Order: sequence, then structure tokens, then C-alpha cells
Amino acid sequence: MSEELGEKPVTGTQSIDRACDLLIRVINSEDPQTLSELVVATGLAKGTTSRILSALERSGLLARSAVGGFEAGPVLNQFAVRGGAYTALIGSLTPAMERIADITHETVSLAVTGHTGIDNIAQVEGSYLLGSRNWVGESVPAHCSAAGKVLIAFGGATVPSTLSPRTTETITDFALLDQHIRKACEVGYAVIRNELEQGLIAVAIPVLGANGKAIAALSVSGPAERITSGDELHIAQLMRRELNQVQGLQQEGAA
Amino acid sequence: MSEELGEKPVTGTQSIDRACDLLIRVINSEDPQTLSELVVATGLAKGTTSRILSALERSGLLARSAVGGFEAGPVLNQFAVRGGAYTALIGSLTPAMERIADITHETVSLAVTGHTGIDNIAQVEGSYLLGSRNWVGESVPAHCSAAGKVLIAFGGATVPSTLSPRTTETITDFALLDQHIRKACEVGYAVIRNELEQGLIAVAIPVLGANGKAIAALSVSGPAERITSGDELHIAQLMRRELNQVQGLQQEGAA
DNA sequence: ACATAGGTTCCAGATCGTGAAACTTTATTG
DNA sequence: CAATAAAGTTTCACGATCTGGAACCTATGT
Repeated sequence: MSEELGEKPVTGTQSIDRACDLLIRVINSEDPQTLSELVVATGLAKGTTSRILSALERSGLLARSAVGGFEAGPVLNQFAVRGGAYTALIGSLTPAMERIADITHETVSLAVTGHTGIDNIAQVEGSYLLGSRNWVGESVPAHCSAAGKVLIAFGGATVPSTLSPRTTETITDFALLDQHIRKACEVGYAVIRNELEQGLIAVAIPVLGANGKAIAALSVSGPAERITSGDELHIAQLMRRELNQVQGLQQEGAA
Repeated sequence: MSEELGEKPVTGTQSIDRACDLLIRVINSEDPQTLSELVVATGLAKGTTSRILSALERSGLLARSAVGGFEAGPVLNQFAVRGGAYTALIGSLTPAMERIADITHETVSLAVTGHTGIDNIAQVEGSYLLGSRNWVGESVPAHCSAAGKVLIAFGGATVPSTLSPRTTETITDFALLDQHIRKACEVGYAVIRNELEQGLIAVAIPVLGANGKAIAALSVSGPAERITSGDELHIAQLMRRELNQVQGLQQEGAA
């Protein structure tokens, strides 16, 4: 979205870039997107948009919804049913996540580095009524999520080019962020306190791949009332312990 | 693949068609596809292929695998985690499928009309050791699958343009296929006996949507030794009974 | 029946994508 | 370790391909 630095003037793919943009807009939307909506959203000419969408439909990547508008087509739905690339990783870590949730009673999440930030790919609910809602399928900026910090610290993500604030406590200073990253490297876990949302605390540890770099991050999150500063180390150690028990499977997930 | 009839000379989307082709080849492949492999497979120029793949990678639809080659990218994996369009349908019908599997001890499958045939989107294994392997994510031609026949019979699919044989008993005659379709309309279920694979029997019923058309097909399949002609009606009635119990949920899945 | 919105098709023009080859980078082998 | 091969990227001039405005459909509602 906001990339002003090091712009490479990529050329030779205008129509494909437009097609990708349209495709992604459609599959990331909850409701079917109509042609007109997409015309407005992209600023493309109506005819051009129609032609591109028809091509995407012809290939089966998109389909026309019964109620009108475009939605993900059979090819993508079939891909989803078959299970994406994260299936093995999620499958191998779910038991550990469940045990952590059992012990802490808090929500446990699994996240990976995505295209626009840190993507949450799995979640196990804790038993508390007050807890994180399900954010599987959503992205958050790397600099204000615990998972993002450990992923950066352990080579699984890069520092965002801009540190946009989400709360008054969000880190917007590169030097300060760097301190947090170094700390995470030392202690092996990262924390956010009110940096993503007021009152939300999260502790994350890296899931390391075969090459020693983080391929994912495991995190526990809950309200500030329940998770004190003193709990952080404890939670991190608990996660590490449970994660170590599935090390063999974890390696498989990494491959 | 083999479409010689009614060719519309669609123009104005050459590059997008090529990009779609590449994208689909990659996400439908088990292993990462290298540039060279894709060049050979598509017959495109090396430079062109490289440029298109880079564009797809840039958008996050594809990604470079750690071991080399292209694979589905974060955008698509995220879509898969979030659950494709079939999630609601599968979720609502799984309990019924499990009960059917419990009673029949045979494999129960759920299929929808896909882009290249009938797509299997969910499956519950029976208790027999000898049974259908997991073919979730695979497509079969409509004319030689029980699901395909009911889908055609109840307006959820169209007759393929060519009836290619899979076994000696595959229906390759349009008139004969039409008879089977009519029969399915009357009795409310369809059967294949050795038409997809020697020794494989399947019985399917339609899952009807709000508009009265089939949105999916539920089927039981097993070896000819266990499923006799006399069992067909019995199995169909069982499936219909179990399906009726989730009618409310089914409607939701259809919407 | 008329009007409106949403969608598709048409067409001339020039922008944009193409492919061969040169070039760079990464593996392989003696 | 240098030489060689293989794999991938970039360049560039040409012209085929995509573009966008406007005309043309076609549902839907008044």
C-alpha cells in the first residue's frame, strides 16, 4: 500500500498486475464483488474490468455468484479444500496449542509472515469468556504484534518500512523497535502490551525451521488484567516446553 | 482440454490467460514448479514465463519455495486457511455423512460441479479396509460418476461435450447417458457400476438448493462385491433420510 | 411502457507485452 | 579451484495485444 522507498518501475505486466489486483480483491472480500464495485475500487475502465474478470472466470479462478457479483471460483475453492501449504504446520502444532490453551486458559495463536503483514493461520480458544476473537485469516502489522517481533528477531520477517500507530503505545520509532527485537533475540520471546489494541497483551515464541530461521510464531494473548509482566516469562517457557515436544513434527512442517 | 465445438475466439486477454494457466498449474501441483518445468509445460518463451511468474509472485499469489520453484503464495494460503466457499456446505453435511458411513461402513463423499468436472470436496471413510482412497481435491468426469449423473439430472451440471471412456463399461453414448439421467430424475438417485473404475460402485443423491437445483451430490461408494444392485435403493433412501434431517442447515449452505 | 443501472461488445490507436539473445547467477564436474 | 553447464533474469526493438470511450444490450423496478 505505502511503498515509496526503492520503487522499482516494474514494467511489462500491466494487465497481469491488474488481474491479480482484481482477483485478490474478490477473494479477500466476504461478499461477492460486483463489476461496478470493482470498477470504483480499482479505477479501471468498465470495459477493461469486465474483460479481465471474464478471463479470470473462464479460467475458473473466479466465478459468478448466484446472487450476482464475483467470488472465488472452483479452482481456488478446490485448492482450499485440499488444504493450503500451512496444513502440515497447523496439523503438527495444534495438539501443542491445545495443551497451552488448557493450561493458560488463554487464546493461543499461530502466525506466519504473509504478504502484507503477519498472517494468523490457526487459533485455539482459551476457556475465558473474555478473550481474543477469532482472527484466523487476518493480518496485523509486524511491529505491533508479538508474533511479528519474534519473526523479525529470528529472521522470519523484515521490519516494516513504516511504523504506523494502532494505539498510543504502538512503537513508531525504529530505534525502539530495534531494542525490542534485540531483547527478543536474547530471551527467545517477544511481548506486546497495548501496542496493537488497548488492554491486549500477547507473548510469542518463534517456531524455528531447519535452517534456524523462524517459520512461524506461537503466541498466547489475553487482557492486561490477567497477563501481568511477571507472567510473560512463564508463558514463554510453557510454550517452548510444549513446542519442544513436537520438535520432530515441527521439522516436517518446516520442510 | 479437448474443446473443438463452439470455440469462441476470445481475444484481448492473452497475457492474463497465460498468467492464469501458470497460476493454476502451480497451485494444482503437489511439488513446487520450477521456471524451466513451466516453460516446457506451457511452451511459452523463457523470458515471458519469468516475467509473468514474477508478477504473480509480487502480488503474493505465488511464492518461491525454499527448495526452489514456485508454489502457492501467502494470499492463496491465507484464503485456504480462512476456508473456501464450500466450508459452510461441508460443515453442515459432515454429521450426516458420518452417520451414513457408520451405518453403511462404506466411504461417503460430497461433490460439487467444478471447472473441469465433478470435484470431490469432502469424504468420510467407512470402516472397511477395502474402500475408496481419499480423493478430496480431485475431479472426475461427470458422465462416469454417480455424483455427476445426479448433478446433471437435477440441474447442477451439464452433459460433457465428449464422453471419454474410463473403463469398458463407461457410457460413451449420449442417448444412453440421457436414459440414465432421466432415470435419475425419476427415482431421485444415480448409480455407477464399473463405469469409472472396474469394480467400483457408487450411489449418489442430489443436495438441493433453495432454487430446487442441485448444488452438490452426496454419494456412497464401495466395491461391487459388497454393493449389489439390490442395495442401491436402500442406500439412496438412507442418504435421503439423513440429509432431510439437516435440511435447515443445508438451506443455509446453499445460500 | 419507460427509465435506470449494471454489464458486455466494439473499434481504432498506441501502449504494452513479446521473444530472441545477451547477461547474470547458481550448480556441477573434472 | 577453475571450467563448464544449467537455470533464471534483463534488455530491447517491433508489432501484436490491450486499452478505454462509447454504443449496445438486458434485466429490474416504477
